[in-house]
Amino acid sequence: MSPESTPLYLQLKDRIASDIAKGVYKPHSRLPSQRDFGEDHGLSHMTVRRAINELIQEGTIYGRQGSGLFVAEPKRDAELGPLISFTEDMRLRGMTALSKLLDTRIVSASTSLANILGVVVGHPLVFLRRLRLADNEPMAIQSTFLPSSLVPGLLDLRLENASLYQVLQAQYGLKIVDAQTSASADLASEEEAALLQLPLPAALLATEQITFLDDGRPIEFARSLYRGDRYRLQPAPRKPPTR
Amino acid sequence: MSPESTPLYLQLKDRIASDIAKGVYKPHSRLPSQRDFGEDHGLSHMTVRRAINELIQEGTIYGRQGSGLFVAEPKRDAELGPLISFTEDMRLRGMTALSKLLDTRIVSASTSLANILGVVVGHPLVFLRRLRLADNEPMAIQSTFLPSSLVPGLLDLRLENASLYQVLQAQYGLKIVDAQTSASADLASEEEAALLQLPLPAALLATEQITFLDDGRPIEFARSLYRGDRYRLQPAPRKPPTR
DNA sequence: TCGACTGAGTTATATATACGAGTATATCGA
DNA sequence: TCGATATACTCGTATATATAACTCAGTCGA
Repeated sequence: MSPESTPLYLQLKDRIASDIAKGVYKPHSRLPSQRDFGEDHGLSHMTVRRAINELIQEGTIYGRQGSGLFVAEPKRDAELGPLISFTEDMRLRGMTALSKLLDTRIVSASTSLANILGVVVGHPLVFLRRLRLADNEPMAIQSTFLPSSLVPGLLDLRLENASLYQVLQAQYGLKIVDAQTSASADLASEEEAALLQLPLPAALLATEQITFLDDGRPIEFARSLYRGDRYRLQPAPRKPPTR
Repeated sequence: MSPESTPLYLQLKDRIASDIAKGVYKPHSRLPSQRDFGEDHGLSHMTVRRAINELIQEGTIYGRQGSGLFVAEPKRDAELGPLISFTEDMRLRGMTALSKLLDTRIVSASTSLANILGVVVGHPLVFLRRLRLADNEPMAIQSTFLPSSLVPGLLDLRLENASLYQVLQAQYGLKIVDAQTSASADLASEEEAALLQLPLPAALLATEQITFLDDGRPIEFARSLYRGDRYRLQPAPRKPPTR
């Protein structure tokens, strides 16, 4: 599940979450007590608490003081949020993602791109254009812009089939935590239809996404053209206004 | 700020959050160390850590191991969420919404609609098909299904230009609080293109929305076909997982 | 019979402490 | 001058422990 290096509390959290997903613990049934979890896995109470706490915050389980911990009603729809990478998105849909690099260049930021990415006009941007495949079928054409100052030497790396976000994390220590997505519809051009193996005329779902780092800075602007017949955008449900 | 009874870590969290909001700590500037926070407020390191942790998870601050804690860039952009009605949506975009009723009927629930709306198969549903205008230009075709048991006599009311949600609220006391939206792209049929005054071929943004009441029951399923050239769907940014 | 009480078990909060890992700065030696 | 090294400080994780607040079941006594 999780590599050896990941913190214990995350390993435990993943384990409990997957047990719930697998149905080992059923909705509204009681979980073992925090102490029991600790003894079973050789962990201290507080470490268990931390795993429990995150699961509670995510709404997977709920606790009633004095009584116990219980499995929450499953979310009616898996979270298929806007901040998920294509690779991750496809994985959740049960498909395997591949990429084909169509073009890679350094370009200079236009006024609107500079504004979106928080750099000065003319600032060099890494530009990637990729054909995205799901189960070896063309699914989308994605154009991505990143401030090259944040990802020096990105174009020298192997980007064919790696998740870009994993590269950003592993190579540059950049943590992606949020994104904004918007969508519209367009007719495919001849070139686009050919790449996506669609007969003309064809409708494409055009999305634009701005991705943010943990410090709130924008790291990426991506424009994607999905096959309208095969892809359905499913943003995460709006959270109830808490507090 | 917080009552005396609230946990210390929440009091501290609120306090730091409001200091950041008030500008005491500016974006990307360093915060006092966790130990200092503890000494200042007479709290232990771990208690401080818990407050910090929640702020990090919410994206308010970010931490760099070995270096310190920093204020994150403030979130941009107001919520333009999926649960907004067409009328409200257009108002926020600075346009005025009008409707033209194309069809109103009582239909009986198919298997999939029954499933979505939480009624038995064959249950009567109110069906509305409306042409939606923004500033007197056609913008979308919207087909809506509601369980007629929840809205008896709805078809006798004037629905031409009122917001459906306002009617539900005012006439039936139904409070809409949430919605799930998904989107794809389609080619317009001849009839659709004619209604939307588009030349063929034309791309449409097709959305499906399930709307929920405050008690969690689904109240409406709506399928909308927006003009791809004039409408951009802008879901709300993903919320941090708040308790 | 029924209500009050007791006690075991549970979550939730808080502290003190230790250590690993990363960062930044100052120091020292060549 | 410049590079390696030491060092002090930081976050992040993990443990052991204590206590408050709450739930629940069973017991006891009127």
